[in-house]
Amino acid sequence: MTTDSLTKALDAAEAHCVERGEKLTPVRKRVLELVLEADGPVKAYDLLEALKPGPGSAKPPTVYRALDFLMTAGLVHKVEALNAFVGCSHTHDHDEHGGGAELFICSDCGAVEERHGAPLPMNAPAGFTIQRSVVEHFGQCANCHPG
Amino acid sequence: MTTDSLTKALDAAEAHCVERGEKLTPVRKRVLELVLEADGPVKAYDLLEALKPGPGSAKPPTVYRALDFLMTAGLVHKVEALNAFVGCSHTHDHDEHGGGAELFICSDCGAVEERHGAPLPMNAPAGFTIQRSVVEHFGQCANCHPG
DNA sequence: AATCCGAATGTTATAATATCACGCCTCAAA
DNA sequence: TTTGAGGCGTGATATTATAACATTCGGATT
Repeated sequence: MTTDSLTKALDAAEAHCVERGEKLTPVRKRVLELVLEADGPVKAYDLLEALKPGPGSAKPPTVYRALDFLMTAGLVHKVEALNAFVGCSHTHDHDEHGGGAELFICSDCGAVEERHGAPLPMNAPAGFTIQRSVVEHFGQCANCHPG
Repeated sequence: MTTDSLTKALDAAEAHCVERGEKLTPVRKRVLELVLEADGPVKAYDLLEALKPGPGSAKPPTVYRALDFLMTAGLVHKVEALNAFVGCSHTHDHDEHGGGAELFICSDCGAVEERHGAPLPMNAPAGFTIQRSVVEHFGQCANCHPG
């Protein structure tokens, strides 16, 4: 992500929070920035390291709270299979297409693509009501193919 | 799961391992039994507790090794979003339909339904080759509906 | 201005999940 | 019988995450 588009994304995120009556505080903004800057999924404790060039502050709850906030706001997704986090690339201009994102994660370069509008559960058991879905695909992106 | 069908499942699992040139050792069999007995997804450290009524033996590596073996053999799945494990209900009579299972997990009663034959990624980015998919749906099963 | 309130954050500690590294044992193949 | 691989025991430690409580800060109310 370029510096320019990063700035734009942060501004958009801030606007998105304000719209929701919430605040993108400095800690939250910094965590989001770090997540967006990263090449791929980021670990919570790597964020923690990045947050404390100075001695004091930045303990685990700091980063987990920020991540919880950002996830609730839809700005960040957790990759459950990796215990790691990715920035949400999807614009929140006119939200609500329901379910969670479908993630495609390149095991070689770490690139993450996000898709929405789950065409998924043709397959659900009779009477099952889905509240939340986790869909994560791992493999090689177009740039990383051996062929 | 009834005692009878549990026994059958364990026998089938044993046969499945032998077919693959591997051994369902006592520890592995006991872990599988505990996973199958459980009502829903089981945590590794709960298995660990269950494994040590006696004082000595049963440290984390014991259970994680057994789980790794059982997962590789396709007898157990990990629920990534819960850091928990479920028995694979699917028969291995004539295997190989490729990708991982699609799990439907009732948040109320813990029941897990497993589906196969991924109808999934209508949606993949161009050129993306999927190696492994994690698909986990959470919600209410037919028995647990409020309505 | 003084006070209060609630949200956000700081801080300490600990819980929960998972792996590493090493050594021993057993069993079967050579 | 030697030997080698797989499985397991054991102790230590790494990684991921939360609980519980204190403090600060900014806005609303008086």
